[in-house]
Amino acid sequence: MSVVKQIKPLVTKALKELYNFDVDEDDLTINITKPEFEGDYTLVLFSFVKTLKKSPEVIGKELGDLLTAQHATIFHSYNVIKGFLNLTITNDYWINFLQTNFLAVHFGKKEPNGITVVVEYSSPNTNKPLHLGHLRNIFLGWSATEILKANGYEVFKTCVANDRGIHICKSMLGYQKFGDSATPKSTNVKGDHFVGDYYVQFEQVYKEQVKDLVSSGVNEEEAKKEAPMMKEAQKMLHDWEQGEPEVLTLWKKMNEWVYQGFDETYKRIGNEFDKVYYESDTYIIGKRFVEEGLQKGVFFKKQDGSVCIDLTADGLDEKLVLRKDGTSLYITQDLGLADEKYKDFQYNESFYVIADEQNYHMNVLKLILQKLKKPYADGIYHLSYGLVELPTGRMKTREGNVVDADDIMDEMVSVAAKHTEELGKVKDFSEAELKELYDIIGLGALRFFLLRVDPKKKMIFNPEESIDFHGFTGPFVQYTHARIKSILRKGKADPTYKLGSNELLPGEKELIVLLEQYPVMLEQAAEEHNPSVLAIYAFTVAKTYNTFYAEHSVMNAESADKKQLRLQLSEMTANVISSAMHLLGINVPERM
RNA sequence: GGCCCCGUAGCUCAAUUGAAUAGAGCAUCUGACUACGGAUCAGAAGGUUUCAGGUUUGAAUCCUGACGGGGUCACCA
Repeated sequence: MSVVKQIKPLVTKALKELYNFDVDEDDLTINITKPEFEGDYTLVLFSFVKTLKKSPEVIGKELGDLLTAQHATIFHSYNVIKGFLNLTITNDYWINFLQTNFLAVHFGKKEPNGITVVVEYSSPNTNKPLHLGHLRNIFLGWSATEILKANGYEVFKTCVANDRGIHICKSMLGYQKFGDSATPKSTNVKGDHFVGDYYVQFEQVYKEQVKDLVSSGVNEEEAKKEAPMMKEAQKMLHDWEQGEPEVLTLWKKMNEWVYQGFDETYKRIGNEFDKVYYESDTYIIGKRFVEEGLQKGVFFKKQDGSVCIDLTADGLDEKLVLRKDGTSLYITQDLGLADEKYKDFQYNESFYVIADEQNYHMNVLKLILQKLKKPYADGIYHLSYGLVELPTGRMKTREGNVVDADDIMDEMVSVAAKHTEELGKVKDFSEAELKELYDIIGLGALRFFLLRVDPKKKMIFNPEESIDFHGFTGPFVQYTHARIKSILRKGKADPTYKLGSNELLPGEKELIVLLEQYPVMLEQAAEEHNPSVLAIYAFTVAKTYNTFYAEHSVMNAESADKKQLRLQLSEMTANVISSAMHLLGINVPERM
């Protein structure tokens, strides 16, 4: 149990004893003591002043006296400055903590809690390759899953392939017209890129057609509808829905190419799903909901036959849930899919990793399910994340300023290779070992870059900054790990050695205090659904270790006791860094 | 226009259940390898937290208003 969690009941007990004052533990504010003051943890006293009618200085002194007297094994000393009670924890406590945990590989992780969560992420369209935005989504979904697992949840990863619709028909039509029966194999192009190229060709020709129509006097809106390419695409969509064999064959063939491409990318970043849903299957299943909603009086039918729900009382709008021709919409499918997933996994919570432009949609989805009194409705959580933008602004496929996922990965890996070669520290590595190392560093850098920012916030991807492997980056943390491992190859901590009541030096203590917080960080990351908590933490640990490393020698320590202490510290730092990084999906090398 | 989100160092980001002098990294400048890995470390400089009010012992954080930016309001997904 963390120190803070141990301290809180002691404080509430002391307040009761001293003043017969009842406080909820959650109402106590206990922070890390600022470095400019003496102490480890600080209790903020201001909130007691009013009810106790005593000055914070007096409360602090009385509380400090009692705590140090009653719990001398935990509290070494205290001081009061203004309204802050600064508590110093005993060295014995810290040393004991280190000694019992430094080899614990599962440090901070929790036992199963019986809660089942489904996380849906990635969910790409099958008409073009993945881009940087997908990577943020995938890394987030993957990491959120791992963090939940580490906190005791049972988690299933799912994905919806958006494999049907007008956008798919566009690339199909592009291929039909310009494909000349080429294949990814015959052209040696990765399947998803191959298909994406025809989507681009479609858009180009279509754009020309619209331009011609506009210049011949048609208004733009009309032109966009009437352009021959669009007409054809819509006909194809219709044919697809009618089950036209020729269209279906082409559709299957092209989707298969895309999936092969996606699989290659997923494999490279170590991603896999427990279950993939296909929109071509799910787009029908929402209709049952419409029936149910009508019966319950939650939905209403309009004169033209379309079905709506009135959400104005909840501050939202009127929302259409079924077209007048009886076909499903996006929201209809999502209703059905929620149910389907519930059947498959009996989840307590269902996460949707979807960009924040769909906040409204997700609000509507949850609200409708709540109105239908679905048992799983309250467990729906939109893990909303901000878009990745470039320094030049938002990425737009049509304007061609999209950072392709495969390209950026290649670039990061090649930068990693270049740096590694320049430094020449792993000259004895085999070809295969080098390849693996470059992937670990390059992809680790990319992952760290995308995960270090609070998911809720939009982020700017600066290509120049992303290939800098110094400072607040994945390689910095990896490097620290490799350096520790280098020491540990020279000497190991002896688990049977009993550390004495060491005077802890500031650099040593700072590190122990930080390591002790890992379980709290892990909890916070899960509660906030925020992997950046761990990225920032891992960086802080690495930085603190590097400072410690520069100040103190491990192998040539002043005494045998110090050497053991520092070996244990090193061992634990490596474990915690490795653990935190793995939860981000980042591997840490032994050497680099 | 309605609703939602955002505005912190030159740049990218922390700190938002209110707490001490708002922290990092990059970039800039100055230092450190005859101690275990220099993808490192130490230091300097850099701020009216967009602005104006308000609540509070205490505000980047909460409230009101203004300004600036983004998203959304499809019988698209």
